[in-house]
Amino acid sequence: MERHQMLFPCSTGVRPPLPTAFPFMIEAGGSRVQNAGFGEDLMSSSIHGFLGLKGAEDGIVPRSKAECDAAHGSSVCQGAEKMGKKKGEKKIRRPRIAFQTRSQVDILDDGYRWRKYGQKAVKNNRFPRSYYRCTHPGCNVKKQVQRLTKDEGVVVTTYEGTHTHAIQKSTENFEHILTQMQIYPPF
DNA sequence: CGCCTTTGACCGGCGC
DNA sequence: GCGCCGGTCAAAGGCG
Repeated sequence: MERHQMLFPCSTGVRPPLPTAFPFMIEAGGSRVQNAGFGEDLMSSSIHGFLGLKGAEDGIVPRSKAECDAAHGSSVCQGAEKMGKKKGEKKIRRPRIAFQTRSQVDILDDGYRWRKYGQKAVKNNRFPRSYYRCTHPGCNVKKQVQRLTKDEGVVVTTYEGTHTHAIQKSTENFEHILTQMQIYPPF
């Protein structure tokens, strides 16, 4: 059940070293630099490069919101918690990280506790996209889970934000995943 | 009893 | 200006 395997759309030969760019992974490691280490633009680039790649076919491309994402970079949801509120404030996005895993289950047990707050059917995709939020108070990390139409065995998980607390469960299981996982480089 | 999932509606942004 | 689409909220129900 807990076995996940990273795959890549077009990385048959391209397998860059695992970048230490995961918010949760950084937390898990406990001795890594925060994502302040890499620019948000970099993050966005890699993410969008990835999403754009697959999105074209699977409908997970974030459209030109990429601009918003790139333009802004941190703390959101607080002002955006209530839509219609904060009118002067623009929508702010935090760095996002997307990756694919091959798993029977949509939800990867990354050690954090998530609460599902929405599910939406997206175009060009048979499977609905699920929206999760970290339940830890003060932690506004979100993640989206999308199963691919092409390969229903493949699940695309997009993390947004950085956890502001320690991981709850044992990370052994997840660290194992990380060793096999690869993040898309900033083309 | 508390927490989480489900589901429909609503809102805002973007493209045409 | 209109319509489409993605993202979020909120109420209700279910489960442990």
